[in-house]
Amino acid sequence: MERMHGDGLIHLMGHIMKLHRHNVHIAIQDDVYPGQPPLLTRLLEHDGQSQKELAMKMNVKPATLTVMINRMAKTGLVERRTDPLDQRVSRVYLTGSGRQAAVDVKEAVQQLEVRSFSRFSEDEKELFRRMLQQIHEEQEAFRREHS
Amino acid sequence: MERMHGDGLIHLMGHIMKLHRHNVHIAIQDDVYPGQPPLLTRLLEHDGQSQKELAMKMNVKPATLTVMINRMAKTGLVERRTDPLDQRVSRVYLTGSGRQAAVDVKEAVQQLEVRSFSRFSEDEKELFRRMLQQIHEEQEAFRREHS
DNA sequence: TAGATTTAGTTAGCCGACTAATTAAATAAA
DNA sequence: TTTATTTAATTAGTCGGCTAACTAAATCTA
Repeated sequence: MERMHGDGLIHLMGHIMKLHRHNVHIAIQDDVYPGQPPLLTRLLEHDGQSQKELAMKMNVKPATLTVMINRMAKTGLVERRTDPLDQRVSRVYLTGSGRQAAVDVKEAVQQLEVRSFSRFSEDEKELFRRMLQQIHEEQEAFRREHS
Repeated sequence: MERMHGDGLIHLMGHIMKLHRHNVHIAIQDDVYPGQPPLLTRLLEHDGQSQKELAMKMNVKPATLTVMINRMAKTGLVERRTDPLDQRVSRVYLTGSGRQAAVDVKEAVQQLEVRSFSRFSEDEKELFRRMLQQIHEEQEAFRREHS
């Protein structure tokens, strides 16, 4: 008995993230799938990045991006162009409809973020951020030790 | 320019969760895959739940559990037994090795949690929890409105 | 310059998650 | 009791993520 769920803060975070992914998904177009918003927003900020650059920024393996970009190219959201100076790298660009989708995604994500913290003061948000960063540091340290 | 990453608190949370999943994975046995810890810990607390019960508690669709339990039954972590009073429901039980794996998982998760909040006071943890709950409420409200 | 090594991306195969459609058992209704 | 409806689980098919093995281009080096 004691206290049934005294812990589980990380578990709660996971629960929130799942809800958030779901909410973003239902807020945007039907031809944009749940894993694609991160790629779209990054391309909106900087078009024409290589798959490796994108994979690093998105914390995803290059193989994952290969497949995702294949699909998004097929549905016409992005297109690949081989770098003329280095034939190994292929750079990814938004199409017209891809750019529109990216703008929509960015707005939806931002609205959700604003709403999620609507009852936070600026100081509270800053405190929350520092807390997250502490957690992040500990998790990073653990990873470094066990690898 | 302005402020490049003034927001992104939710994004940071997602990053932490990904790291956490990875850390749990590398901390436990090799025959336990990343999605299985939640199931194992729930079974450790209460053996013999139906797949529907488990799916609800884990926030996962029943179809997802069907497949996961198939695999875990094959690797000998759990076993299915049909409920004698209602032949539709199949109840899930830990095997001996499954119980051991569940204990290991539980300890690893708890250690990681303790470490993640090692620099938090009790009050800070409580504050953090309330902040998460606020975020959760807003996300839940959004979901209810858009469905 | 020829050959070895590194690097970017792809392919294959697996696990986790979802939806939609299906099966089988239990329950409600006619 | 027979039929209709609900309910638990499964199946099929898709997307997102991973690792391992592979290809092709660029670079290093002997």
